[in-house]
Amino acid sequence: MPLIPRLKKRPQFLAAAASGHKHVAKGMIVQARRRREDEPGYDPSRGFALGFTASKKVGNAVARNRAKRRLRALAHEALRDLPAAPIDLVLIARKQTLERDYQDLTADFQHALKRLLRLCAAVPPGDDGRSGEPQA
RNA sequence: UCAGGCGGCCAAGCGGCUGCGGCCUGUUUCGGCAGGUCGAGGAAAGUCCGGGCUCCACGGAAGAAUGCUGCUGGUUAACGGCCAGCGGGGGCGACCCCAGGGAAAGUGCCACAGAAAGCAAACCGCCAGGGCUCGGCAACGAGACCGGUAAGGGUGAAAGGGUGCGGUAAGAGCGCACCGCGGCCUUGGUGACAAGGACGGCAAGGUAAACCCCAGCAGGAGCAAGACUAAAUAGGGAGCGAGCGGCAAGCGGGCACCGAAAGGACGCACGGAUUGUCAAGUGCCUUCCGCACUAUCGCUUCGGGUAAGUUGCGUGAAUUGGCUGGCAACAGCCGAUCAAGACGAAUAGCCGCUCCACCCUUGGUUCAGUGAAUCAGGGGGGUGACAGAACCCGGCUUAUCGGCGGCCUGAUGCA
RNA sequence: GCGGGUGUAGCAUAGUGGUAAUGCAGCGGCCUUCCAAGCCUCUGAGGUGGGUUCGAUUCCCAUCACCCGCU
Repeated sequence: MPLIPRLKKRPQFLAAAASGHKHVAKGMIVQARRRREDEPGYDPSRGFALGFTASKKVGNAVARNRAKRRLRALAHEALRDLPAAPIDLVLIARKQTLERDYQDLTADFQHALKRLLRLCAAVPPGDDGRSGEPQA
């Protein structure tokens, strides 16, 4: 199984938040952004890229790390069988990420993924996404 | 059995599927893949102290400031920690809590109340012994005016030792006994201090976590410290050389003024040399000595930032077993072991079983009995407390569902 | 990692080792035909726990929460 690369830099997260589509579910918030072909470092062979965020609102360090681990596990499971697409995904933890049943959490993500992939595909390549609808 | 005190230890377990980080080995089409092995804590937390390590600063002498600490003796790399002891306070007890000296160096403060709040004084009182006045022949009586007194009342957190006896006009350390206080001596102890003795006679209120005095300690910054490597370019750094201040006087020409002009001379700015004088500013905590730098130019030389990569970065005041010394903290010796090293940050995600805690419930037992405790069983339900290494170490503090075990104290019952 | 600051009534702020003050808001009253304005009255108030002191919001220690710098 190919490793799914990770978003690590603050500008990558900011780009996903500014020019991507957002879906709010009970257990998490998902942001998606289709990478442009003309941006520096564009590699057409790269598929999905994942980023995880847990702010202090989620809890202390133990709670934040656990939330990110749960999100990471279900994202790897869900994306394993999907065809690769040049899309950055950012998963933001909420307080419910810790309490919600794992099955429901997976369903949340599947639903968000289906919707965001459709939205990203609707935006033609080269468009920065900012001229589209303000928020999903 | 009940109630308590003080140390120590643990921090749910097992299995299945899917995964993560470091290292080693093999393999590779250099992207990886396979196998093995290791992989959070007692507080990893708060950052309240102390060190290691690294860089910077660091010349000599004297001084000041700031901060912290403060019974004694140990222990340690060091500490505000720890151990043992001293003193004071609390508890029936096991045991727990607190903290330096100086208030006869100085300054400040002590509200309200009270006559008086720090230096002695006297509001209500008490006193007819003394002086005085009155009555009386006198003895004597009356009066609190002069005085005496601090026992009693009252205020206060605190009013210049306490209790008792004697004493007295009334009283008072005025005298005595005991207690307390003070310095002195002796003894014991390394010492804090303790015990004893004779003496002194109430003189010296409290506050120093008020300023302060005394003693001790402290250079600054922090692994984003610091070091190395690769790429392209300009500010930049270093060294060497030249070179640099203010004021006054007088000089030169210019402007403006007076004058018809020659010229005059108050003033204004400029110029470069001269003379005289002061020698400057900044930095090194201050002062003195000392040192460095301070316009600009030339030459030589180095090569940074960019959260890039590597390193620092896991053999250490290490862990552990035994022995020895010591009451102990701790130290020494011998043996054994190597045990996380990440950087949007691994050490896990999900499921099942067991255990555990909680709630409901059935039955039994006990008791101080509409209840509680305990034992056995069933069901529900939480997925288990606090909490995640970020250079390392020694402490402190705080958070924490619970469990295991040890020593000790008090009460009660039985033998 | 290093450092600093603030917690006072519902809100915003003072102040001081000895009674905790002010404004707004709120309740009630006066005034007015009614409302507003004005006047009067009422606020269970110093984050928490210890210590020093006769006495602590103030001084000291610990702790909690929040805020702000520097790198």
